[in-house]
Amino acid sequence: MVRNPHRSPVMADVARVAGVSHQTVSRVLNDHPNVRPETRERVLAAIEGLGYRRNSTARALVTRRTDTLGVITFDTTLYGPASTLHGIERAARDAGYFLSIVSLRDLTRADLAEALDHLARQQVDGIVVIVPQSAVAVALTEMPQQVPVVTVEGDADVGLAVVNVDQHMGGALVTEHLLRLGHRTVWHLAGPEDWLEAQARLSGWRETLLAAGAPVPPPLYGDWSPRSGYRNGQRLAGMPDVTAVFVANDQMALGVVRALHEARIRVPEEVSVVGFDDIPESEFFAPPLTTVAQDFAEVGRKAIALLLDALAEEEPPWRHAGPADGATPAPAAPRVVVRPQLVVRRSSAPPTPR
Amino acid sequence: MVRNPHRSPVMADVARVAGVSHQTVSRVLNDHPNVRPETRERVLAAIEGLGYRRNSTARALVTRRTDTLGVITFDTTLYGPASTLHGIERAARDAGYFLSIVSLRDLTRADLAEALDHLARQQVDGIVVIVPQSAVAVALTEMPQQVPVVTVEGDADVGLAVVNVDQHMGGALVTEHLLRLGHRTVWHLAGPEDWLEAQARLSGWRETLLAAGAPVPPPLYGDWSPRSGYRNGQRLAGMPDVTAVFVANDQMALGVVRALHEARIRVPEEVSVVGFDDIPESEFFAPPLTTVAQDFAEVGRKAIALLLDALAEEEPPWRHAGPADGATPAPAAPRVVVRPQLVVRRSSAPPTPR
DNA sequence: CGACTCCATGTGAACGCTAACAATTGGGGG
DNA sequence: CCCCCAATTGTTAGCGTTCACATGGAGTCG
Repeated sequence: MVRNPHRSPVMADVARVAGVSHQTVSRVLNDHPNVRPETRERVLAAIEGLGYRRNSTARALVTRRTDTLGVITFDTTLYGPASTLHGIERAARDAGYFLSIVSLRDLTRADLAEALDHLARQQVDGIVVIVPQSAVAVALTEMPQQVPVVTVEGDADVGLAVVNVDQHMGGALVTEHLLRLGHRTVWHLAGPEDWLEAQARLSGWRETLLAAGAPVPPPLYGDWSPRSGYRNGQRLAGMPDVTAVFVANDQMALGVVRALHEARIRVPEEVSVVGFDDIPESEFFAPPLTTVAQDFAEVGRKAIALLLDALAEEEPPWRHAGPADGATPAPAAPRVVVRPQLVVRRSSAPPTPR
Repeated sequence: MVRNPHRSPVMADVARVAGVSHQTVSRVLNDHPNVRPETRERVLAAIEGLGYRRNSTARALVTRRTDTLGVITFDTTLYGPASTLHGIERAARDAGYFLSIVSLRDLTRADLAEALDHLARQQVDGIVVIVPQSAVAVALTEMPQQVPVVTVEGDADVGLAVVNVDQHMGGALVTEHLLRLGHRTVWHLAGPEDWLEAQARLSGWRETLLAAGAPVPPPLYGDWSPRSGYRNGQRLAGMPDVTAVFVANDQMALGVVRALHEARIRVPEEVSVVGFDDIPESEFFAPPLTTVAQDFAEVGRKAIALLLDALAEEEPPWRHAGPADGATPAPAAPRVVVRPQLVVRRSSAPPTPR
């Protein structure tokens, strides 16, 4: 029987050319120790000559490992998620894994279930979920997992492995910075209420104010977009006692600064504005924005590292339903925290009476 | 023989429960017409009951289709590539495809080859390459493809299917806009010389100047970053005859505006600045940036549509080495062009003597 | 009423790989 | 000199699916 010449070569073809059995070819490919160097050479030459590439589909069928990790994200257009994704991609490939990506249309339970199903059908070895919304994080725990799952910017309290930037600390850093400059209090334009990062930044802000005995103004809420920053900035411009604003991300901060500028309120002389994320642009805003830098690449690396750890464990109780058997106490789901860093630029300064 | 109860169910399990053969289960799953409705019901019930999910690995092995598309990108942190990727992801999933992503570390031939190899091993059905660098585009044509390839923002002249935003037109739109405002000529801060988009925007600019009989100043070059815009902005600030600058992307434009501002040169009164990309921030820059909007989502959709077209063709001569047999003339590689749109904001205005 | 078709279903063989075991060789120790 | 063991290689049997073909029963038609 003659193989279709247009079909790419398979192991048997290599074996024939090298004059060995297909199993020996497999051994060479898998770096088995017991292969004579001379035989190995011959096989490698045949592989080279034929341009053979192992069919990872067939391999996955028998090994039950696809060497593929799934990633579930939300809006990959936002700077944070995009950067994290980038870090994950790098780390995964360095570890020899393929990456399969699903981005959620809506942050709904149904969409999440569909995404998990999509990845399960594809037999991924593990999943990274970048879904910083609390409802979704909870929903995730209710779906039975066949494979290890690591969440990024997820809820640390739902029992899943998680890698987080310490958003609470970030909010505290900003607030302390502004209080130390002499502001009586700090206003806050937060992100959407159901975003975990927004909640944590807000609580860092609130607790710092409380600890300092400063009044806690009612927070404003935006949707991360520059436009929502602009609208809220217009509101802030109308409040004469505002001297310092902590904005939950740089894009909204840009909008706030713009609105203040249009209202002829000078930044930072009359109102200090601090952002969050340290997007590449923020250094060149007018004025350059004081903000909080997060090491997204590090977050991506840590997430993959956690996933690989879980994959390396032989017994697969990645998720413990409860106390279960007393023999092996369920190890707590690992948490990794990456510390953010305050970057002081020119948009924050001591208060001046307005 | 008893199956490991922890193993997920397979077709045979469904078959046993439903009292049919595995082949009938397969028929139900693949919507074959000749299955009695009653049988279908029984099979579906068994699937539901067992929580069965088809193993797409095994399926791929026999069908030789993985329902997976590969995407090769470069820096997914940049707004354009990130947005395009987003559009591609959506379109691919709507069409029922999985997406496997590889991002190049360096824009080198070796890295590209590795990425292609990575995807080939994974048996992807087709590949989208978002690699807007000319050297890489050429290298791509020299690598034999087993599967259809569509390039995004690639070189239209190398014989691969390509989806492009008409960057040349974008450059022309900006230049015409500025000339029409009364500027004697327009300076240009271009992107890196080896980027195709940078080349096309530059040529649109140059040709428009030539057509208008305006002098063509020597272009400056940046690396897309706000910082490089800033540095080049400092140079431009020192040139008294500059009244209008076309900057090849919004991030650099931000840097230019910043540098001009620091040099106490007012935008747009003394110098008009126009960017490219229409990132969400640009509307809120100081002043709001005149720029060119590109429909990245549309680009992503078109790229997937092209790939699906190629996949649908039965005969697979996706790439014709030459004229070959006279019988079926090689169809020209399809080109799809998406038109950009000028967005006029406040950073461009008629010239005023400086 | 026999031959023929159509429908519904089952059976066996791939797909390309790895795991498990079998077979063959050569060398060292008793 | 023979036996045993290690090293090297081959053989066979899956992995879970789809494809090609076989089977059997119910109509249909001349």
